[in-house]
Amino acid sequence: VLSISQLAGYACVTVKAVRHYHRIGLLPEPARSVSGYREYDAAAVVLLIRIRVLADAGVPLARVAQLLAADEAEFSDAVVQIDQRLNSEIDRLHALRSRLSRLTAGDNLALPSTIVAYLDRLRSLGIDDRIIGLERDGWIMIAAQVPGEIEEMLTQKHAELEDPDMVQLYRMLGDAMDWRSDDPRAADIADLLERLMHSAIASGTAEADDGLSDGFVELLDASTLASAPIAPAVLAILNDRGWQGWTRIQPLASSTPIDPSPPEELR
Amino acid sequence: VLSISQLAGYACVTVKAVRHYHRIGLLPEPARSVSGYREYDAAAVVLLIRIRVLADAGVPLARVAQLLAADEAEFSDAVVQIDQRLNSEIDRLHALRSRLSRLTAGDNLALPSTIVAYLDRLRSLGIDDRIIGLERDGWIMIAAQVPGEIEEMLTQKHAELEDPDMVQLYRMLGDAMDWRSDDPRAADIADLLERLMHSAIASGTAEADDGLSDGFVELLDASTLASAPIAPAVLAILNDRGWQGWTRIQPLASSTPIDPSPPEELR
DNA sequence: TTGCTCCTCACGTCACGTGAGGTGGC
DNA sequence: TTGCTCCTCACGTCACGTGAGGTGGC
Repeated sequence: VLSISQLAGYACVTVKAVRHYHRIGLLPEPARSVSGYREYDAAAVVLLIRIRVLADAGVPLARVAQLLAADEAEFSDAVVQIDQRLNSEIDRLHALRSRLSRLTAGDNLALPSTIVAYLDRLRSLGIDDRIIGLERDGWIMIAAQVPGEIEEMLTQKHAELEDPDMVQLYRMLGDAMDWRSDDPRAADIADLLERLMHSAIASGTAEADDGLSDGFVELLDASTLASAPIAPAVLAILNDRGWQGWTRIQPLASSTPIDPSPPEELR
Repeated sequence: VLSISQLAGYACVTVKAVRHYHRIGLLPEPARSVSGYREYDAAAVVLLIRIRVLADAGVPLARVAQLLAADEAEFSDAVVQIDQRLNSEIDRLHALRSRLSRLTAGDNLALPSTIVAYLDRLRSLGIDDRIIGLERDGWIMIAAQVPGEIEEMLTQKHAELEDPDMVQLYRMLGDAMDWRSDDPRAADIADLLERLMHSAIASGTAEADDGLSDGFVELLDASTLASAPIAPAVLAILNDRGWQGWTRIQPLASSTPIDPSPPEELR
């Protein structure tokens, strides 16, 4: 009494979907007219609507088939589970939205606005764009790795920028992008870094744990090292003077080791 | 410097996904080690994270590729669209949850609790379970067809049940499920239906528009007709007396036609 | 007769996952 | 030497969609 398109219309699905359900045995094949057309009745509409309610809720069709054959207890257990999944899916989408809403334009994709603000502050201080690009990439990786600790880290970075030495470091690093690997001014950068490390240790800010794994810190180091010809030279000088690392500079094999997490001088 | 599993780990994706991105050209193939292993750098991590942010937001990978190559204006337009889609997806899931929360057990799948309450009232009146099953199937179809009008229709149905004639009709229909098609008591049912129609017309409740298409009403009629052997006989008697239809009974070719929507006597 | 619906294959799509069969690295 | 990682195909999965090529219904 109903054609396939009428059936599909009453249940708000496509004709192709109905035929698909026949193929996989989810919806029984109805009788055929003399010309081979499928002829449905109201019961098929009801069954198809039931199928869609479950499928719309994200239940795989194989599970839908099980549930349609299940008893009431099993069914209501399943509905509770489905509801929980829907709920966590909603949470996920909300998190995604807030992530998106904090995004600005192309360059800053995947960055919370607080990081964008920090980068803007660097820009307003006249720091070289290439240095800012390095910072950005570092923060993108950190944000993916330990999203919960970003704000705390940023607060410290902002505080560090109050020290004129730190601003000076950033400026010098910008210039250093164009230096050859044997430029003698590498020592000046090393001097600046050493002064900053001493004051960080003195103020106790060098002791905060950043929660980054050693491997990840190595990655950040490698990224920085590859960014400028002078970088390996600076690192070598610091090594000679008893420091190691780069993202996370610390005294080399010190007899009184500090917690391995001074402020990230560079990224 | 990074293996494929390290890269995948830093960006929180599977190794298979990374290889898939290489295959479709979304992520450029990196250099290989002597033994053929892929070797990634920090830039690959950043790019992969960017890809995942977009893909997690439901952007198709082909679109991700476009967006990564797009300028800022095009990109931010796209982010707005993505956000809108996320929002409507959240709305959809919320609607699904409230639909699910109103579901009870297996039999009542796809039915709001108000309909379940109506069916429970019929049950408490001692109506035959088969009649209640017919009612349920009818409401499932109506709920899928005109979900917005369900509550209004139910209010009227509840009011109709205050008429002892209506309760009597339901009881008699329950008995009639077992009657043979030539049972003379078909005329009693027709009498009852006629009385109810006259009083509905007198009270003006027969004039409410139910918003159902003619084809859909025919489907409901056919469903009822097929449910019991006696049903066609009752319909024939009513036809003789100048009424037509079943779900929506109305005077046949009346010179003063009323709005085609008396209360649904049966479903 | 025309256009619309219906039919059945077979293959495509999307974003990977699975598994076979093999090699390299510590 | 053992187990782990990596490699490349090729095929599978999920829920349909697309399109060819053909027939029936009004």
